[in-house]
Parts: sequence; structure tokens; C-alpha cells
Amino acid sequence: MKEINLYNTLTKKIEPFVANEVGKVKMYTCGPTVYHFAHIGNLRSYIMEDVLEKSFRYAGYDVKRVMNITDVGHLSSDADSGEDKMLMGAKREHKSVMEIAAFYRDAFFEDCRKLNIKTPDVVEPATNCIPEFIKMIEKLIETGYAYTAGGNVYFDTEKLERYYVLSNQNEEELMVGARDDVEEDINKKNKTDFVLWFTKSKFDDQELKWESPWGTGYPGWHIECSAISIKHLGEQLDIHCGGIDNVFPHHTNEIAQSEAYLGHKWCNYWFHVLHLNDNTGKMSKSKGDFLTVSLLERKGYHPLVYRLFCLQSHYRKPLVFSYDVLDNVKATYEKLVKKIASLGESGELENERMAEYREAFAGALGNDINTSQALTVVYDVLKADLNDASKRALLNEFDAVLSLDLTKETESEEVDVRLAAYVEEMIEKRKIARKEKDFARADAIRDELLQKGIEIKDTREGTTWSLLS
RNA sequence: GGCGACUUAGCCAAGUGGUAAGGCACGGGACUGCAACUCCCUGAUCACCGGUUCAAAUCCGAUAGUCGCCUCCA
Repeated sequence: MKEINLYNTLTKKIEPFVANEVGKVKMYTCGPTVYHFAHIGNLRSYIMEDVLEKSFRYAGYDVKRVMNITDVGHLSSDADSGEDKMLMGAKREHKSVMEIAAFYRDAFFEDCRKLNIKTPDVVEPATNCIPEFIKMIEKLIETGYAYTAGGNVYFDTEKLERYYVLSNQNEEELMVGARDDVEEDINKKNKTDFVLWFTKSKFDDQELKWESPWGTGYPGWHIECSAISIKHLGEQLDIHCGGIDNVFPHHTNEIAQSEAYLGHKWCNYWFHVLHLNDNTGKMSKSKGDFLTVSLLERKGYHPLVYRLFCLQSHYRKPLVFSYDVLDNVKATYEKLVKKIASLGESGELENERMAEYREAFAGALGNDINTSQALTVVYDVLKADLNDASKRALLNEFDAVLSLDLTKETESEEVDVRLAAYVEEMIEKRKIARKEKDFARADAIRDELLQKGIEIKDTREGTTWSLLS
């Protein structure tokens, strides 16, 4: 097992990762609220969490990873006035909530597939776990950590010795109206209390409702993650991941309710990915326009170019998106893949000398998932005094974590036979023209092909052609 | 108002006390009818000020700028 050092939001320090159970990592990820497409900022988190998971596996750990799908209860505000995001999505598209959930869940995993993000071992929709939520809330009421008011069930943050474990907030200084569209919920005893179960939502058209001891209603957002994590990973969690914005209140509330419920410490490490910004600030779905993977594809960027864009930076740094930088990364990616493709297969594996690079790569990952440094090791390998077979083998191992399809055989696309024949004929004509030094004609042929989306290149071995994507 | 993060060449970025990795772009060169590809060469004293130290991009303090969170958000 190789050592992994991680920044822990809980302690605000980089510390060596020590699992509860030797060699095993129990990992939980806050999944998407499936009311709309994911934008590339959302996906930055999932890419970096994917790298984290794969880094653990590379280091020799056995990982069990769980992710929820929020398909109910995520309101636009935690106050009772908040509107359910799922319902907003359904109204917007004149569909049922279940249709919306299914559609955007599929879209999310399709984006993940394109970005080589591994699907977690367990993916659990919140609506599958209503009995677990109810069980947990019942115990919290029994033990005095929760109360009912105005028909809803609230968590009583005053009962905790320490509520702000992740962030150094001061209750007196909290501004409830920091966002001006948020109304204060008058049922709460403390302004940091949060809803565990809703029955009195003023939105009577809420489609999804369940029976509960407190009346027909639906669960709050925070309870989902706690209950789903405990359901699949038990009472001890090694690491919990999410976007930085979840530190407060979502993760703070998760800790509050989970530890109140369990009666002991719950999760040792908290991993948070910083945001992707654009030049106007944070990317946000509620701003209107947002960037999606398919939009990048339509603009001619392979999704893995975006993955590389993320890996080039560090997960704990704010990253600013721009097409200029993406163009840069696109060139980097294409050069890198081409260079690797030109490696031969010859030679016996030089395991002794490969060890140095394996260590450097593992060291970069173990250094708080320093992906930028890990990429440098890729370049070091390419320049190393190793035979091609050894280089290939190393890059193949590294790609288990980087997942950039570095060594993937570029499968020759099925090309229409007649098109191929036509292109070959044109190339032959151009060859003759070039021989006769009729370069105007040669260039005309090249332009004609280019207009049809075919690019030709003259190499020492002759002229090659490819379809432009 | 409170809490927190960041600031290294045109851009991305490594660096966790011993005198600045890597990548992309630009420029120069080789190759080429030209172009593309490929190969070679080329650049910074680390936001600013002060301090600690034999030694600081790296530690401490102050200043400035950028950004995030403070119940929509990954």
C-alpha cells in the first residue's frame, strides 16, 4: 500500500490517509440533483473524485464507493418557502418528476462515460430510501435532536456541542439574508436548524409524497446523504467528497445528524473540490447559460480534452475556464496522444528501471492528488532511457488513474469504401501534379478534399489522409 | 459584517528553507514545392513591502489584487 496524503477539510491540514479498516476505503460522493444537465463545472468535481478513487486503487486499496442521486427534496432554499428543484424541472419541461429524474440521470452518466469517469460501485436514488430516512428521523426525535414545528421536522442544532466542525463560522455573524431571495423560516428554533421532513410545504402540487409518522410529505435534502451512506457503507466512513460549496450547510448538517444518530464520530476525511469559474465568476446553472460536455463536443473539443484541462490543475485551486486555455490543452492532448501512438512495441520490460517512474507517479498522487505533477511524470517517461515496450507499459498503468485514453488503440473508423476509393484517386492525381511541379493544381486538389472534410498530409512514407472530426 | 482560499514566464503549472520541473503558445533553425506533422534551440528571481535565517518562491507580519462560502449550486 502506497502512502496517500490528503488535505482534510475537517482539520485544514494535509495528513496521511489512514483507513478505518486496513486496505479498504469507504468513500461517499454527493451525487447530482437530476433536474437539469450537468455543466462542466459540476463535472470538474466528479472528474477529480474519480481520480481520487483511482488513486486509492492505484495505491493498492480496495475501494467501495457510493453515490446518491438526488431526485427529491433538494429545495432552492432550506427554508420552508423553498421550491423543489425537481418540481421546477418538471414544470419547465411539462413532464413528470420521475421522467425528469430518469432523463437527467441518464444524461449525467452519459457525460461521465465520455469523460472516463467510473460509475461508483453503488448508485442510490434518494427515492429508494424513504424507509431509511424515516427510521433515522424517528431516532433523532427520540433522542431529542429533532423536533416538530409547523408540521415539519427540524434538526435542533443547539443540542450539539459543536455544530460548525467544517468551517469556522460564528453563529452571531451568520447572515441569513446573505442571498436576498431567501426568506427566514419562522418555525425554526435556531437559525441554523434545518428540515429533516417536510409536510407543510406550501407547494401542494409536490408530486412525490410518502406517508410518515409526521404526516404525508417528503424528506429534506441533507438527510439523504447521511442515510444512504450509512445504509451502504455502515457507521464508519473513511472519506466523503463533494464540491466546496457543500461544506456549509450541506456537509455540516450531514455531520450533525449522522453523529447525533450514530452517537460517535462518523467520517474521518472530507475532500472538497474547488469551483470552476469563468471570467465572470462561478459557473452556475441558475445563471442561465451554462457549458455542457455536449456543447464542447459540438465546438470540436474531445471530452477528454476537458478532463486533461482539469488534471493539469489541482483540485484545490480555483480554475478559470476559457476557450483560449482549452485550445491550449487541446493542442497538448493531441500532441501527447500522437507521441504515445508513435511508440513501438519492441523490447523486454525493464522492470528495474521502470520502478523509478512508478514511484514518481505514485508519489505525485500521494502528494494530495497532485495531478499536474503526475502528468509531468508522463512526459518524463516519454523522454526516459527506456525501451518502447516499457514506456508503453508504464503509460498504460498511469492511464488507469488519469483515464485519458493515452494508450488506447485508435480504432480505424469504418470508412465508406467508395469515399476511400475517391480520396485515393485524388491523392494519386495530386501526386502526378506534384511530380510535374504543377503545384497550383496540387494545392487545388488538397483544397477540394479539405472542403469535403478530408485532410491530407505529406509524410516521408507518402501521403496520408484523415477525416476531420 | 464574519469565515476561507489564491497570487510563480504570454497561458496552464511543479516547487513544503539551499540559489526556479514540465506542458502549450510565440520566436529561431532542420525537413518540406508550400502547408501540416516531426525534431532541435530559445524565456521568469517567484504580487508588493518588511522581518527571521549562513541561506526564502518556500517561515513570520503587513499591504494590494482576485475569488469563494455565510441556507440554489459541484
